[in-house]
Amino acid sequence: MIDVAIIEDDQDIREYLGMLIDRQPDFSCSKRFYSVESAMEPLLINPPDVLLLDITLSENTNGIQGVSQFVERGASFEIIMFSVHQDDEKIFQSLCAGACGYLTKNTPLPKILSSIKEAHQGGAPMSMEIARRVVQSFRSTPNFDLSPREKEVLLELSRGKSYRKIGESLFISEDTVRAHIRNIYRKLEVNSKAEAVAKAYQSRLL
Amino acid sequence: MIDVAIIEDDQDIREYLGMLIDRQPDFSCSKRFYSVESAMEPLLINPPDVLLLDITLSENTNGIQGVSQFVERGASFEIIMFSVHQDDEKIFQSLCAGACGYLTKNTPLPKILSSIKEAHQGGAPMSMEIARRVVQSFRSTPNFDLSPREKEVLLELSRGKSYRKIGESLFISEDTVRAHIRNIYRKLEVNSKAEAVAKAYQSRLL
DNA sequence: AGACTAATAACCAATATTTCCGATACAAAT
DNA sequence: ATTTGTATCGGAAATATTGGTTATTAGTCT
Repeated sequence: MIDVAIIEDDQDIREYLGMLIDRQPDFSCSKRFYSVESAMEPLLINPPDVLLLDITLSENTNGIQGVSQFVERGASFEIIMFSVHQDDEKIFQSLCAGACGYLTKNTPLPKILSSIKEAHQGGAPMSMEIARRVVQSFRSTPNFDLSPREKEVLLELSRGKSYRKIGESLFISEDTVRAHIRNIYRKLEVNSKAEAVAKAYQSRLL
Repeated sequence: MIDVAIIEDDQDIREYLGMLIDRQPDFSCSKRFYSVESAMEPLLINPPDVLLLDITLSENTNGIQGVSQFVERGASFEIIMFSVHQDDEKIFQSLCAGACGYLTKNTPLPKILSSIKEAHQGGAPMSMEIARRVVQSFRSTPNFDLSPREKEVLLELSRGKSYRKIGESLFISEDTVRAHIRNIYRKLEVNSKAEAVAKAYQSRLL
């Protein structure tokens, strides 16, 4: 028996979806709220197994802020975002904040139910398009054709080392380090250590 | 009709799984290979819709290198990794290289079939535990309690700007920028711009 | 084979920027 | 009342950036 909570400001959706879930043999859904504010205390005191959380709420706190707040206050239930939005920002913000899954609102009931089960079993249920975006976020971008040595130097740079320290680490002179860094700057089209490190992270070189 | 290819060095698994898939009404699976080397040319010339690719292969090229090679050579089919391994390194390397999904070898046939379908439809099918690891990789680490202003300065830092430029951007004096950066360094426990940017990216502050 | 390019390594010098050490001030929040 | 974020100032030392130059080795192209 999985205890499901819903936070959703649209009364029709909230009550209808809640009822549909509650009718299923292995699910109960009596905890239904229209805002994060009204849900916070009840859900911390009497936690569900899984929370379906809408992103766009009419009260002050949106769904993403809601996840953060639940996590900060030690909530241990699984949170699945439930949203019309498919934009990357919202997806990644949700997952960063601590949601374990993300469903779009056009998801059919059977998929919603299997997703709740999956979340409860330690999975990470997502709508197909969402999963693809998440996976694509790992894709490497160009290599910039850094030589192996240059990559080593770049790694040391990201550790905040000075030219001298890098030279000591790699057993080359400070001047050589300088030469490598100049070439790294040229290839990455940057002109400072901070920018080089930023670009390296953005391009998943590091 | 989805055309499925398999690269798997264990003959028993390869032929058995290939046969099972081939028997399904909407699937065909006649392209079966024991190595990336032997599969490369045939699959580039006559591409399948979806490739199931084992990670641990007995020949020189492993599955992850295989993904990279297919992607580099312009293959347009979807690649699902198929592996006993659940370690984060292998998962993220695969996805970074360009795989769209990742199944563990204990996956039951119906789930394998639905995953192939999902990949073909533009999804990112993953075993439950794999998906959770992927999602968890987004989790934010501590905030370091940077003030809003400090976050702004940090962002400018990551763009490679000098103290003076940052001051101009934020309409404060160079001295103030200095002070902010001092505080950022204290909070992040670093002592250079490059290291601050690195830590910011690692902690997903940027 | 000869020409060419890239990676690696090293040196010198001039200038710019950053880091570290202080100190001060005010408003807002706890 | 104390802390915190914001803002400012000055000086000294350390470090980074940019410019130039040279050399060896390895690989590529014609």
